[in-house]
Amino acid sequence: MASPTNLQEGTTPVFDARNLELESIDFFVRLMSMLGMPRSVGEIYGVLYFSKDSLPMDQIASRLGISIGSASQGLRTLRSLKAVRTAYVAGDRRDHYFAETEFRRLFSNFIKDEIMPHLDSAKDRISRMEKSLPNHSSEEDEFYAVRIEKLRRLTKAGGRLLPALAGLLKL
Amino acid sequence: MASPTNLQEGTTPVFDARNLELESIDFFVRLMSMLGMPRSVGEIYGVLYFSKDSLPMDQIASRLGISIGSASQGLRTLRSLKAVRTAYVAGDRRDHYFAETEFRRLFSNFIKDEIMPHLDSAKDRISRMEKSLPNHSSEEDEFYAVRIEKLRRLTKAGGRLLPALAGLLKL
DNA sequence: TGCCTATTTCATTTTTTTTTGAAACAAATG
DNA sequence: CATTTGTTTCAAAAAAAAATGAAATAGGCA
Repeated sequence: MASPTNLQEGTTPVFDARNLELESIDFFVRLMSMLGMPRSVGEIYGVLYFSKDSLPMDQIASRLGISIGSASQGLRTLRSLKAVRTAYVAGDRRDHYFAETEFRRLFSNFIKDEIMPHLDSAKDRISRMEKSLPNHSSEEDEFYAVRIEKLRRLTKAGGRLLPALAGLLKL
Repeated sequence: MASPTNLQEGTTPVFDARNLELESIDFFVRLMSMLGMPRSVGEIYGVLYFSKDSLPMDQIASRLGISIGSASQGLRTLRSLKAVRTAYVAGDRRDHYFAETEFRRLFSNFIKDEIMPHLDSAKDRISRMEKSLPNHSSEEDEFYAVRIEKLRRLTKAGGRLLPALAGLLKL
């Protein structure tokens, strides 16, 4: 077992790896939280991002001081976003996780999984709004028709722009 | 006092204005919630978005069935994002609110106020990460240096892309 | 097959966020 | 300048979200 401050087992760090890890956790906790992800998800990704070796779930949990239940759920989330992947380690039947660090792909997945479904249901909602309007719009109702059209344009623009966004990410 | 289903006082809607309002509230509650805003903020904006007349706080609150405390806080948030503005109404000393519907401007404000500050502090965090590395990076430490550099590129790209995003919004 | 280890699930607990409601404050009015 | 009306503030309550931990499950290995 590594001592609390030696994070990379089998290496002899000459730099402050623990501090690096803490900053990483801090960084990703905030980033993930901006994206609406729970703290634990950011913590897990933060640990893996600066880990040379892939880590099994129980090590991630104990390093972060979170329960294996949290770790399991967090890893599930990260897996579904393709933000972590698993590696086989000979002679160990635990899954070993490592971070996917291609942010372009990560954001692309995030947008597809977490944003686009909402945009789709927004379209339905806008259609329903139009059903509330009379068929032949009087001048009086023009106001409402215009506002509905604005929403339609907004969702349309979002549907185009967001997927394109990841492509623009020239990292 | 208008009946519960007649929302626009002084008009005789021939269409289902209440349904339109409910869909609007639904729409903006979800949108705002994606942006990390509380339910009440979305509700308030949702009511104002399809209101021809500007509305005083107490009417917004009673229409939504929320407390005036919530309404006050929600309006404060919306004001700070420039998502609502106030109009003077002759002979009424209450503030009357109406929705700013230029989404381009709204997102631009949102990015500036809610996202960019985080990006700025992320830069500091990355600088601190570099301080954890030895000055002359051995081959061993290359891994960490590369990962830090990736983060730097990510924040740089974010800092460019996000503000540009609102500009791309051709609604 | 039966055991053992790793992982998932989920009811409960904890923490965090949001809302409420009443008091404080502000500001116009008579 | 006292009263009335509108708004903000903030401690407490309620609601929502996340984490825990233990039981259930899975799945490899002897």
